[in-house]
Amino acid sequence: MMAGLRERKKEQTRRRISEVAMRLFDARGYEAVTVNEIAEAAGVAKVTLFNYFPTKESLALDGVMDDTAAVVAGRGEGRTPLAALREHYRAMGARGVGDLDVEAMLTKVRVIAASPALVAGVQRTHAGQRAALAAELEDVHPGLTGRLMAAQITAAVTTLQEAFFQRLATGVPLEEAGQCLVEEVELAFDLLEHGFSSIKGEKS
Amino acid sequence: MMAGLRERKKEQTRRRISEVAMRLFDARGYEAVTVNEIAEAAGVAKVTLFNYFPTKESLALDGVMDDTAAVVAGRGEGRTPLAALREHYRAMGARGVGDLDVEAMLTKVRVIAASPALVAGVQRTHAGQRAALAAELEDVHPGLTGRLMAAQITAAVTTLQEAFFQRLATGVPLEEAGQCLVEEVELAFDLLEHGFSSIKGEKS
DNA sequence: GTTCAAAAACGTACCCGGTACGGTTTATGC
DNA sequence: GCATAAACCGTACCGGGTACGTTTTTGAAC
Repeated sequence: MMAGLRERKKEQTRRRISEVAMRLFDARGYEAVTVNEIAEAAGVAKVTLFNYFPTKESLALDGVMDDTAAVVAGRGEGRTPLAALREHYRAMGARGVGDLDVEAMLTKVRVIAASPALVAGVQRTHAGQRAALAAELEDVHPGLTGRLMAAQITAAVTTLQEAFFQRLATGVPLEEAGQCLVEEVELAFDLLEHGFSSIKGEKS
Repeated sequence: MMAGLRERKKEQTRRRISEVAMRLFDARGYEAVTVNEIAEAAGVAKVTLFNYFPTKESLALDGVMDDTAAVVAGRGEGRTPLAALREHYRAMGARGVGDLDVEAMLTKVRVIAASPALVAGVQRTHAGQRAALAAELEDVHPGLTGRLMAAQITAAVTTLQEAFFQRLATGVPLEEAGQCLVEEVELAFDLLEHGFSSIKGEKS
């Protein structure tokens, strides 16, 4: 396909729309910005904008998602799904976000955290992953058990991410937030593994 | 206040709108029905409809919600939150739906199950309850632990309800579905209480 | 260079959910 | 009866999203 110029221009347009949108969202809040404005500010027609991003929401949520099902599917031979996930998030907390544009990610988190509609949106995203994870887990634990496990795991991961984002959105430096995350991952997965009865200070 | 005629008419109008809406939803599917149609068929203006129901979604989801936070808040003195909830759902499964209009409830379930948007809506409702439950649980388990527990409990309850609704929507008789629910409640709460490591057939 | 087909972008008009506004009916308390 | 407040109404509007037919751009072949 020759690394076409066409593809590059497309990518570039997409980025321009996304950046303009994030800038406006960050400045005035998600709901106060209309897609018409974004399109105009990006020098593009509304139809074109919707060619790149299916919904207004996707402009803000683009690139925000995990892949729990993939982690489980790609786990090593002897590993339980839970152990694989624990290792995954443990590593994520330790090594930080990695190679992404940190500044852009922080704006994204800020924008999302500032809009109830968007946090609802990311929760909906997690719900989709729950289904994928359930399908994966039902291979190992058929019936309702797999679905329950998927739901609980997703709930825990969602909570972890939420706490992490809240910290970032309120100005906690990335380094420190990552450190908190590391501890919280252990807490969350211990809770999943051993249940509420393992909590100290409570009788059964 | 005197049991006014005004109040009665209001109630009546509200019911009429709701019933007309459910009838149309059931016949043609949620998304294929416009609020204009509903308003017209109910002999009411669109504005009036939105006076009674804040959104189109609320027409279909009205009356579909649990009260986990209330159950926890009103639990007996020595009880743990989890025990109170287990008891609550155990009882719900055993005694059936109770005094509600079963036919209407079945239609509602059918309509909801047939529309992804509505399923997402009820999940969003559960997310709201998760927050309330988290606030309740943080009194007992401060910090992230309470939030994690709330998230896991809500996830489990959501899954139970989903399975129950799916059964009803696919024609399983109420009696039998209730029986399944009873067993599944125990499974779900055991899992919450003792964790994934308690599952037979898996090494820790 | 010219030509041509595909595809990207366009403008416009439209649908639908939801709101604002201002005016009209109707129950209720005096 | 009569005033008042509440319920209701019609219409016009907004914002997200789609349909449609047209124009521009692009990659490639000649």
